[in-house]
Amino acid sequence: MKNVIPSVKGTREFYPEEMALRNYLYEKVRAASQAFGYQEWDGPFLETIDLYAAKSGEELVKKQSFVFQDRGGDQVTLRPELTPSLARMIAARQGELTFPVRWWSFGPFWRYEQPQKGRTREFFQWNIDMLGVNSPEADAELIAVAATFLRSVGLDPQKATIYVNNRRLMESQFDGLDIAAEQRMDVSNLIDRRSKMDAAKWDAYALETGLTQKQLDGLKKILEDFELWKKSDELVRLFAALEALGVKEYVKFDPNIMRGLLYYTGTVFEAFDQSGSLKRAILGGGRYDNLLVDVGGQPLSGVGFAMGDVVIGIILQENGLLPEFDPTPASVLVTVFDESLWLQSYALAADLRKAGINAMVYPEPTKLPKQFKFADKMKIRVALTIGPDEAAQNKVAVKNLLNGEQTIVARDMIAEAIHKILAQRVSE
RNA sequence: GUGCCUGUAGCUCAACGGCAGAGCGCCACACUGUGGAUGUGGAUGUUGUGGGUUCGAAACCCAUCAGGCACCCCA
Repeated sequence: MKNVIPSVKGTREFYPEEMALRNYLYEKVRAASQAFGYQEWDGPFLETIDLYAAKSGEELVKKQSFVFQDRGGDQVTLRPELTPSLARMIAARQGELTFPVRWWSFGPFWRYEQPQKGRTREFFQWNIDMLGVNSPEADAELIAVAATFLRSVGLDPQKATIYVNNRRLMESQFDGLDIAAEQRMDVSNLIDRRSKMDAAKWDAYALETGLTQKQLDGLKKILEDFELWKKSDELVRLFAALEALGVKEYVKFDPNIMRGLLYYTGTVFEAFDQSGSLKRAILGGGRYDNLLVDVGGQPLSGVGFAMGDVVIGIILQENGLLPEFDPTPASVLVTVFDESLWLQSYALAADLRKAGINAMVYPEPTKLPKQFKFADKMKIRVALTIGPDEAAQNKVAVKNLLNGEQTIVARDMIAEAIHKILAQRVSE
């Protein structure tokens, strides 16, 4: 392998097994999205850096974006996230769209970061948003979509939990502690880091950022108050709606959830795996009130979340929840007995395809053991052979590779025989 | 951007500074009209790369490249 040109660091190579997982996730994402009536859409993969400069956060724009100069001298960016593109596209047709808009998307994104477990430079992300309604009930719907997805891939509430908080609630608590406006970003950063640091260190760090001891004590009290949500009308309504939506068991209030992105203004939420080998969020989102204005549109509130494919893939794998993917879409292998019967095998396969059966022909007349071994490795369930005896009677040997039974079937009865074998396997 | 760890057969990994190996996989045969199981045999290495130390380097030192993990940030 020494002479193979290496792939670009952090990019993804989807061998068929990985592609099967990607498609599986795509199917589940689509099913959850469509169950709630969301429409699929997408934006450009290339954007200007200015689009992100407004609200995405300095780190994302300055350090984590792939930025290139194109041949015309313009700076282009491989999109690091989707929400700004969404805001622009909505703003551009704000007068003609039918609101509320419910849109979802699943596509590639790029961030220039150090690859490690659960993080690559190229990843796929599910984005789903509702715009044009500002209510806790709308927030609840998005959380219900997330829960529906988690349930559909086998992550029950014991395995995955969605933690919810509200920035307005936290702001009012900060007011109560007399935390200055210019300090609040640091404080929210501080809260984000709390779960990662030990208590004493975190205290010291908090005082360093300029909090008084009294403020720190007050803040800690808030962060440990899991009944705090009762003080927020929004959260009270949110939890009532979640119950009605049948997903309450997935959701917990947690005052420590803040989220880094600057554009969130109300409800925020993140889902975590409970087994805890990965400290990374499965998905995260919230309500943003000002994003449309920031890209030049009329004020319009939205709520949404994003989920990366890498973390969820690892979690499903670690929980043993990945389905077994077939190595090949072919249901049957047509063997080639010898050179004289070669084209009869091709003709047989053509008939099968007309009957809607995915059929693969062994591409050369080699020894039958080799061809059957190939079928076995590809986990194909049915092998067909036309040898001299079958050819003379216009019949085909149909072998069930799961139990080894072989029957000689008339040419016009083959599709039926195959369907019978394939159906067997499903019921097993 | 910072820190730590690792590079040996296709894969996973052994080998005290002294003949570069095992398991799995692969190929062949037992079995020339039939896979899985078993047995027997076989092939495969610039030990990431370049330099140094040494009688002798996969091992020790330096450099370099690649990868992994963590911080940062985040999906």
